[in-house]
Amino acid sequence: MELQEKIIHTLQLAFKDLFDHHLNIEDISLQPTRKEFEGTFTFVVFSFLKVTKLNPEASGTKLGEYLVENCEDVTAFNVVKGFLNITVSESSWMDVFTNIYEKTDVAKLPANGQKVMVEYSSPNTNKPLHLGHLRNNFLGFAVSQILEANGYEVIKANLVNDRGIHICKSMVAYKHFGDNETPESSGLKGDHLAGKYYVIFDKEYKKQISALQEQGQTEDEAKKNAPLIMEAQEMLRLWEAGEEETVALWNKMNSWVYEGFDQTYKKMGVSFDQFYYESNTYLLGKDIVAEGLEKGVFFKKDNGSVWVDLSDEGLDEKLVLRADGTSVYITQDLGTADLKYSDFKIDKSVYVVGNEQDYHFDVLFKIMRKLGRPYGDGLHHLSYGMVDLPTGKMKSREGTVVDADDLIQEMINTAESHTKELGKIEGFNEEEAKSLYETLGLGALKYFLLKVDPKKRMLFNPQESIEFQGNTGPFIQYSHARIASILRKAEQIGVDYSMTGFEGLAQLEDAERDLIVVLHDFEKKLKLAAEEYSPAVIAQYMFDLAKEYNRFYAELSIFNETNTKVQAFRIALSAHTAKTIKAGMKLLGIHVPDRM
RNA sequence: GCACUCGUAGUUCAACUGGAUAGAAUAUCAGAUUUCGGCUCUGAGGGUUGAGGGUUCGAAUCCUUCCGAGUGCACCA
Repeated sequence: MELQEKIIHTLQLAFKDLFDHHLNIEDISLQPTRKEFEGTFTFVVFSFLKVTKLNPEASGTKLGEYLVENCEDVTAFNVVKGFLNITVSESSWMDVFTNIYEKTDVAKLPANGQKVMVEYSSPNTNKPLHLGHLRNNFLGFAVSQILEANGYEVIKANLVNDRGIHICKSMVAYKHFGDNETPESSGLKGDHLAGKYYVIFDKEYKKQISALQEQGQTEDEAKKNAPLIMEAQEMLRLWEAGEEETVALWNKMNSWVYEGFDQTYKKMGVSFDQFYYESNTYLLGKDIVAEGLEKGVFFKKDNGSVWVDLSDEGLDEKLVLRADGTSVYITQDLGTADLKYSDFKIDKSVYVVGNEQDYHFDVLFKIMRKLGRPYGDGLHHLSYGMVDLPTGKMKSREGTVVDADDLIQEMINTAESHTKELGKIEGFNEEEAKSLYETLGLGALKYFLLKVDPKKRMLFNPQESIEFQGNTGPFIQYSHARIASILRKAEQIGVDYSMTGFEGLAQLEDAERDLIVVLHDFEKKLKLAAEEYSPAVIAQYMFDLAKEYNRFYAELSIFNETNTKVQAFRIALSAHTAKTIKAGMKLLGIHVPDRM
């Protein structure tokens, strides 16, 4: 980063000296030079022609000459049309490398004193997690790691949706058809057991609807009058009233679900610092409604319902409290936002929620800003697209969902058979082998879901996701394992690849320099990933780095190299690559093995 | 009907936020290696960036009109 800053700074001086014009640093940017041209950085002069009052070629040439003369890092330049391509000296690249090589923790920027809460996962307690949740969880966890690496203090929060009519449906079904079944007696994981009764409810409910329709009711009437749904609604009332038996059943079933979720979270490798439960927060927010009325942000309609008018912001009017004084969805979200702030005094708050709620969060954030909340500008909806299957959309009622636990297990099994086929794990005991399969299976899955820009809807192809070649997690893991093997050998034959081992080295091979350029880019990508809340930036970078290393590895020999300084340098390059891969993959929640 | 999002090689994704001849992976084809780990590397073919119009030195990117896909528009959560 420092290297680019120096060049940019010199460019600023150049504009001053040559054209008597002050340019702001922010207005000067360098981009990587395209491979087919000579140079590493490119400055585009087109937009500055008004200042230079020269044609593009002449402008570029003048600036280039100035750079060579006044910036010690720049040795040469060439101008193609309006593009000034800058060549950096080999010793400068050496300096860049020794600089980053000194760092003990490559993925850690200085603390910025800011606190951010990342809310993700936020499951319903009536059914197990599925493929869509995996994207949510991996994203939320990775973004938390990335923000932390960027100097934030991060609080990972999970807002559990543990109440409401959907929970009561499972409870009603269990009451009727459960026969006191438990996770132990059924051998089912708790969340799967609860999910089973949610499905049973739906099936039986549908039966009742068609029975009523046969008796002459319309579909709408039947849906309302079916005994099961009425019972569920009654149960919700009882629950809200705190009726003992209902609450006991609710507690019992929820505890099963939590046990199941716990296992799945552990397997996924995600964790939380703070849990919120809607059963505790669903009544919050009414005081904010009162406050909003007082401040004139909200207004009351004749029937007593409370609204916010966001038409000046390009949105509509939106209900925030019903005429009967009860909450709607957004009411409790208002309250929860404040609760998070009062608990942690956060500067920023990130919500990892699917893009079908774009409008909801748009409204929520605008309200909070109108109310003048201190964290108002720090609110961000990390909106992600749906995960599609090649067969089409996932629909829980049609049984086309991909269960999270099943999928994870399948990935692990595939990793196992792959690895056994290659037969490279002699010397592993059973436990080590098992943990390796998990590392590889989960690595493949996480990488597959994280490499795509979160905003975009993506296609999950089961066959492709378990591939181990190309732009995949295991490819990157393999690259790391391979380097680890080189380092073991270096250790064995006693090569000193600390900085002193290759001091004074001046000549660089192309493959070496190219690798340094990529390694040097990591910090920039790390910042970009945080700015955009996008783990995909890191994932893509990881792949580029692994590819670049493999090219280096194929082109240059390490242990056949006779110049010991060169040898030490190449091992140092390898070591730093491994360090960067490990740190970067950790941000994505992916482990990298030393052997595989 | 209104609002928002998206449309890029056969397929899955990129494109440093308006920059050069739109790149990777995969699949296909052709090569490399007596190795520091072949889960590797090199190369070839494959594109009217959904279509048209506009803005400008320059557009996948910005504006506009169509076409297509998705999501949201409950006193549901």
